[in-house]
Amino acid sequence: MNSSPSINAGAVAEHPAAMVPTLQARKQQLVRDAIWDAATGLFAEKGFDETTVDDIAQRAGVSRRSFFRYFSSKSDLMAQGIVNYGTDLTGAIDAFPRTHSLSEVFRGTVLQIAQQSAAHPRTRKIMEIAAKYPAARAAQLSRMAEVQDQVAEAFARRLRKGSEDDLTPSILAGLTISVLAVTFRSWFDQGQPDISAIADQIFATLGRLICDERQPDKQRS
Amino acid sequence: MNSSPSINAGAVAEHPAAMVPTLQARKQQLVRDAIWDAATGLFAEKGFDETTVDDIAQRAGVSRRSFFRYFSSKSDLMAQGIVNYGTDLTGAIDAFPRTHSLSEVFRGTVLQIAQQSAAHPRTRKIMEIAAKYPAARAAQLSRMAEVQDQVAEAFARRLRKGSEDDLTPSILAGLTISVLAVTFRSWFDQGQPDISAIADQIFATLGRLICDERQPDKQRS
DNA sequence: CTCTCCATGGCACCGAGTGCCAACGCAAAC
DNA sequence: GTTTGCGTTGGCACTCGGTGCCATGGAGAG
Repeated sequence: MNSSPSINAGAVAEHPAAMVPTLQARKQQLVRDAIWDAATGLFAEKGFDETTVDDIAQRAGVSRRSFFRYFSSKSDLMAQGIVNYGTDLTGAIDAFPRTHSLSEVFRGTVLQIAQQSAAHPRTRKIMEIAAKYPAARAAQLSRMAEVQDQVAEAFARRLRKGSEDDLTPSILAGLTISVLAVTFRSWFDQGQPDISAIADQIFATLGRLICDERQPDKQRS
Repeated sequence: MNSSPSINAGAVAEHPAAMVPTLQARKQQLVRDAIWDAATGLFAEKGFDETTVDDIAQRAGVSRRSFFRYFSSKSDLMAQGIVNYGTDLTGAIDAFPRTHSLSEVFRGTVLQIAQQSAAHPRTRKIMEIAAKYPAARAAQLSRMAEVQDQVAEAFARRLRKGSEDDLTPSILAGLTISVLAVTFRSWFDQGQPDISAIADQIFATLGRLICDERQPDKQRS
């Protein structure tokens, strides 16, 4: 779900010399991970609503006050994966060579992010919790708007046309998020390890649904 | 955004004889509307986070405790439109004659719900608040999962095949939600009154994006 | 050794949300 | 008219989420 093995904090590089994330930053990351592990563990054991912030802080070995220094809320913990996944998405879109068409970027990005996220153990842990507890699911969803907007902007960056109110980027963003969501869900529900195969199948279904109506010779489905 | 001119409460019909919603039920509906108006008014004036439940209750003329009897939370107020909009969607899908293909149902449903929602003044009011305050937007989003699941089930009902793990309904549900979201956003941002035209334009763009890659003779975009 | 910076912890405070109980209104039954 | 019963309401107390403020403590620079 996130590009780095640990949860990304805010800014990392302060001194341009020290690209190795400052001892200080790594200590913070350690605490951050400890809180994350404690929280997800408790969520899985006791449930999302039943787990209080005090529980998490106690298991992580920090004070309640410090918890809020690392995560702005309990929901933020669950949503963190989502926002990282947003930066991954925009990164992947931006990284595509300009020779590719928008549709190709769309397909390629979905494939890449799906594989990348499926490789992270945290992804499965988050999905387990989200599947069990609606409140946790809601916490993630509530941040999806930002991600979708970011993705739309990334697509818009490839569309240097002067057309201001072109809806193409927004549509592509919605498509990207939706297809990825279905992909993850299917990958999680049935234990199939090959997430690319699932994504391909979804692309095929999508094409069948949208395009079969457009051939004037073949009227009905 | 909702099929009835007033916000739907839970169950309405108790006695099969009295289809006119029981004097009691209508009184409840009155209070419910009063709270809703007070809340949205305050949200627009003071902001979503800045408005406390006490403020809403006081303006609506009920006690703080009663507020929570009608709406389970402040977020629930904003999300209420979304869930009604979910029942409208499933209703529209189910009402389609079985002679139509899934794609036709998809397009028809989006068109119908878009027009229907655009006709309601509440829709615009909700969108104004959601556009201004991210927290309100998040409150709506957090319930979108339920709606999407309901829509997926409605599509699945038309697919009486024994194929259990067919992803078609989920994909269609995601498509429906995404396209509607873009439609509403565009309709709201630019003041264009004809929402059907916007939806048609989006369908066209969608077809262009997905289908143009499938012709093997026309390689590049 | 001292001064400073920063992370941490503790405390007080406010708002959200819930359980519980008493009071009120209302309609049917006596 | 009075009584009985039911549903709605309001007030109270409590827990938990989240924030601002300040004191402490440790590590590094002078």
